[in-house]
Amino acid sequence: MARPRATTDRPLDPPVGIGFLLSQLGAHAAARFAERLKPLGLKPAHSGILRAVRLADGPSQQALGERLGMFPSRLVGIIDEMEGLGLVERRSSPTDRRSHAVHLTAAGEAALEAIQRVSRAYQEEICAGLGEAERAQLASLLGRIAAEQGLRPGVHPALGQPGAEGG
Amino acid sequence: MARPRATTDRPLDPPVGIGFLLSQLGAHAAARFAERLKPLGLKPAHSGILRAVRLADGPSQQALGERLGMFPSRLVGIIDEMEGLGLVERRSSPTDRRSHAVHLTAAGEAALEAIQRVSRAYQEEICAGLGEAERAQLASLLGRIAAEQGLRPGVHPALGQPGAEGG
DNA sequence: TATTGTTATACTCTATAACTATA
DNA sequence: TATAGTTATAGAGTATAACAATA
Repeated sequence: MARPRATTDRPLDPPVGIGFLLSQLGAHAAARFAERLKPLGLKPAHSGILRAVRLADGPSQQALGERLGMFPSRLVGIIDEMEGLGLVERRSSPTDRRSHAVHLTAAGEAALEAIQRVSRAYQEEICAGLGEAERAQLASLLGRIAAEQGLRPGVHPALGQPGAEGG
Repeated sequence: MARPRATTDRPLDPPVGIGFLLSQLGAHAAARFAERLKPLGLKPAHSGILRAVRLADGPSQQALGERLGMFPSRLVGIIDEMEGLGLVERRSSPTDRRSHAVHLTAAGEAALEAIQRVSRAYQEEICAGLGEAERAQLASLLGRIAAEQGLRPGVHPALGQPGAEGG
C-alpha cells in the first residue's frame, strides 16, 4: 500500500506473549467447540449446565447459579430452553415449594454422552500437532496456571457470555 | 444438598481436557487484560487495532477490517472512539478521496507503549506459578497449536466480540 | 420480613442492509 | 456500475430491578 514512512518498523514487540496466546487459543477453542455442538442442537452453555446438574444432582436454580457464577435471571432462560429440549426438568421441592430442583432426564444424560464423544474429537482436533507426551506436559502446565489463578475445575468463567463454554 | 441418589458418581470424566482448559484460561486471561486496560481508558479492541495500524502504517479501514476479520461497519464505531480519544486520525487519500487511511497519533504511540507496560505486568500475573523454563515450554507448545490451527500471530479471532483481545 | 424463581426493562454490542460520495 | 465508508435498523444477549409466591 501507500505511505513512505512508518512510525516504527519493529514487527510485534513483545513477540506475542503467553497471555495473548491463551486468549487467542481460548477464543478459537470455544468457537470450535460451539461449532461441534451445533449439530446436536446444543449451545455451549447447555453443556456446562448439564455437567453441573449431574455433578450436584438436583440442585436448586439458586445453587446452580451460585456455583456457576450466573445471575438467577439468566438461568431461567437457559433452563427454559433446556426443559424445552427435554434435557432437564424442574421438580418443585416438597419441603419448600418456592424452590425448583433441576434434574437430568434420560435425554439429558444421553446428551451428556454425546457431548463427551464430540468433546474427544474436539480435543483431538485442537491438539493435532502435539504428541502424547507434549499433550500431558501442556495439560499439566495449563492446569497449574488454572489452579494458581483460582479457576475451579470445570467451571467456565464466562458462562455469562455467548460462546463461553469449551468442552 | 438433598436427594439420595445420583445419576452418576463419576466426578468429571473426562477429567477436563486441554480444549476446556484453553477456553477457560483464555476467557480468564482476556478478562484480566481488559481489567488492566480500563485504567488507561482503553478497551481490548483498541489494543488490537493500535497494533494493526502501527504494523500496516496507514491502512485503509477496509484493509484493516479484512486483516482483522471485522466488518467495515464495526470498524467505523471503534475508529470513531479512538479518534475521539486522540489515538488515531483519518487522512483521506489524495489519490482516492473515498478511502480513509488510519494513522497513529503521538498519543496513539504513547498508548501503545503504555499497553506494553501493562502487558508485561499482565503476563507476569498469568504466569506467576511457572518458572522461566516452563514459560518458554508453554509458549512453544501454545505457539505450535496456534500455527497448526491457522491462527495468525497477533490477530485475535474474536475481535468482533466484547472482551476479545488479550495482550 | 426474607427468599426463590420469574418477568420486565434498559443497555451493550453485533451483523445486515440501505445510503452517500466518489471512482 | 462498482467501491469506501457511513448510517440505520434489527437482532441477540446481558444485568438490573420490580414482582409474585412462599417461607
